[in-house]
Amino acid sequence: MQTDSIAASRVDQQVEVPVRANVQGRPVARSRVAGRPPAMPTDVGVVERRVLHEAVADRLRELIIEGVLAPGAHLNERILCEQLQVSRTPLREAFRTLAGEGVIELMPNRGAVVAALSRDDLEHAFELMTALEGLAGELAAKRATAAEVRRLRSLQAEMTQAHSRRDLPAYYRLNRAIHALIVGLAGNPMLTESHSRLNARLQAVRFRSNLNREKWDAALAEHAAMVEALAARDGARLAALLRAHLAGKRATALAQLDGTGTDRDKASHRAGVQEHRP
Amino acid sequence: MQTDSIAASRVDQQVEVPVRANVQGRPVARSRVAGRPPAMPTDVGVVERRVLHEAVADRLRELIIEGVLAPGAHLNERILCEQLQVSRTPLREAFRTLAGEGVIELMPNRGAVVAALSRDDLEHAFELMTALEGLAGELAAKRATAAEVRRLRSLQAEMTQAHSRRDLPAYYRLNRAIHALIVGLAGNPMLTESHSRLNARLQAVRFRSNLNREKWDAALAEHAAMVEALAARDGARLAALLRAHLAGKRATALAQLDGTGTDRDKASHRAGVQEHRP
DNA sequence: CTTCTCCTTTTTGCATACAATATGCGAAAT
DNA sequence: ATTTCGCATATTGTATGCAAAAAGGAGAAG
Repeated sequence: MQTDSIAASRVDQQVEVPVRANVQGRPVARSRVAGRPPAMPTDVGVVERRVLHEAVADRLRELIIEGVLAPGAHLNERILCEQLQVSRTPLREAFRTLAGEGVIELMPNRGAVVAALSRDDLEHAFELMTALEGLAGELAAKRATAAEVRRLRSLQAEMTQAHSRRDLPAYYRLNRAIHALIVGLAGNPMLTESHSRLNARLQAVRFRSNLNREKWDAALAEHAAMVEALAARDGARLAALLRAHLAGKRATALAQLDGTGTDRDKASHRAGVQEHRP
Repeated sequence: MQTDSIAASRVDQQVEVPVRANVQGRPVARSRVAGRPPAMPTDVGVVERRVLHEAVADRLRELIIEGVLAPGAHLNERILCEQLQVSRTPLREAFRTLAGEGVIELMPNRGAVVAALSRDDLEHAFELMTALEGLAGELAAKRATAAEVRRLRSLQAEMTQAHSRRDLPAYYRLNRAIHALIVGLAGNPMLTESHSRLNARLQAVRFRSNLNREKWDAALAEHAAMVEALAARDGARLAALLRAHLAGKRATALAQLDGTGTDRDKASHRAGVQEHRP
């Protein structure tokens, strides 16, 4: 299935990507292409995606968030094409999409690397995130409807259950959903976009950050307080709670970063590289 | 289809693009054996190196900001290729870059249109911009060095001169530079990126907004106050001034929008409806 | 007169060939 | 021994052909 040509010794080298039959889950040989290995029958239930490059972008995003493609890893076009069973055109379009999201970095004539967050980058990200969620909190308190508050309460209840089951993945999923919902309740799509974009860049770090027991309990209590603040239409309080909550996340993320030395390479990448202007 | 290359004034039509000889404007062949100068230890500039799709993206961005490609205009690949003298691949890569910046919108199988800002979009943009510049002000007051303050003062002086010359283009250019500088002084690259990205989406609107005399004078005075606040390290005051300044810009932009009906089509585009004849 | 259907034209998506650029290695020169 | 040069190779950038999807239009049916 996979090519055995993986000689992974250096850190910044191409990593073997676990691929489902292909990125789309639809027959490969729909064109005149003859020399391709036959499609694999596995992989069911995936959403049928019409445009290939979007599917590729989604898959790469997954791989990066899951840590299969580690921060700093070099993305080799040829190898990724083979592994994802697509040609270079959609892959390169996906690269541009992801670069626009800040998930990878493109270096002219030198390919793409998974964006790595240095310690400073993390600080900056949380600084910005604090402002964004603060604004979101103020606005959400003004604009949310009663039905939306109920929706939030129900998510909150689900999350409490996940916590008592010690179901970390579900907890993370609900945590993300709750924060996304609050930001969405602010009713400002541009804010939502900025937030989710920034969030995407933090996912890779957050994915592995393991909460300890006390922090987890504290986070849950903070969430409960947030829901109450929103229900009471207390924008200032909600904003303050969100900021405090983020401070906790920041501490966790930084501790995580100090543990695993994933920040080693960002500076060096930036150093030798002239990045294209936005 | 319209192969008649008449500079059309209708918004949703393909417009003839003024092209310079080619997009890059530099000689194509640059031999790698061209004698390298003996290793000079001092800073000799980097050789200008452009990749085609970046040049295309830059050019398209210009055309959009200048209003040659108006909001809502459909971007036809074939026609743009002919006019810019490039093949479809770099053009399409430029499309993805610009879409990532929010300057254009891509609709699968239906091509690209210049992003149009509805009235609501503008309100949201300013809402977010206010938060971003507020944060930038607070941070800049903390972090800016004396030299940077001097640099800001000198830009401010230049802008005053442009104002007294009634040189609107220079004024706009310096205005952008000053705001970018303040945001940069905040020392948070992620904030800078978010800000410039949002700014890019506003440029198309702002480009044509003509200041009346009183507003122009007021804006200049506000700028002077900002510089003083920064010099005095009064972050709260700087942030407040930036917010007030933006409120003025917002009013101008909204008035502009109400005057020319450029917001007519955003909603229908979002809904996936492609109207071809107004 | 409207609406539906089928067909033609146009436009977009994908694959791939070819060109330009970077990179690593060994030989030659100092 | 170190540096520089030249070549071989790998990797990225661009052009183009083909296929699929959408748009547009003519004609038939209601």
